[in-house]
Amino acid sequence: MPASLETCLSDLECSTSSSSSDLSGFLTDEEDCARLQPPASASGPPAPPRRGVSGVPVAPDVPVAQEDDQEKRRRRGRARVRSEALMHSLRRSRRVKANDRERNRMHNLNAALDALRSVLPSFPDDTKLTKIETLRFAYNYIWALAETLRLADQGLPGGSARERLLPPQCVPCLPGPPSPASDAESWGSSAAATSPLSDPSSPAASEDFAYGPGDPLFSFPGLSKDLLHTTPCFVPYH
DNA sequence: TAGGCCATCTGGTCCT
DNA sequence: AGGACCAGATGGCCTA
Repeated sequence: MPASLETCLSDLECSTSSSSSDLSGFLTDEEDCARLQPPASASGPPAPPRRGVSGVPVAPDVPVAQEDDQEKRRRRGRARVRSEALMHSLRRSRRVKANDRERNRMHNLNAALDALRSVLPSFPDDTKLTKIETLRFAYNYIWALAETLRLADQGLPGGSARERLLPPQCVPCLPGPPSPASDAESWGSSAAATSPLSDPSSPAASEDFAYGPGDPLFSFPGLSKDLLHTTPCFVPYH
């Protein structure tokens, strides 16, 4: 049990007769009594009013010590009801706060996904990519951009295009080699020599990234024509 | 109507 | 102790 809760509960135990403002919304003493009092049929008629120290004897059927025990039990029962209500309320308020944080966290995640979508090539049909499509597309897009740089390096003398275009710290961030191809042969043989499907470093070589020609995610505006013609890396994955 | 996608809630676990 | 993160459950909405 959390310490703060224990503190609250111990406070409760020490003030069984008060209706603290901290407990507003919980059971009042009257409500506790109404809930905890046994039904009249079970306990019989209420005990007759007892006399004080005036010398008149109290009711002989209920000894004073026994009545004190009953009162103590009632007080303990009321305290337990209040403490359970308080525990439930504290748990509830913490859960509500946790739900709020979780909702906010997911909103932030969705905002990041939207930002990612905004920098990916868009398509005429303007269909919004799903989350998984966005991630897969981004992965493949990065790979394709890296391939463009690699091809540019091959055609440009006097230094690496990648080094000219990318800050050094970005180069190690490029996608690493995904898992080996499982169905690369199914994409024909004409482009196989230069296709990412035959390139073990291509995302398309992974069955998790099975995009390809004919799918809107297949082509990238702005990428080299040569690469686009040889990059069947965006096959519909479903 | 079934299936996919999504938002939200929830409890558990890890981290600071 | 409290927050972040994660995964499972659930229900709503949309589409083929």
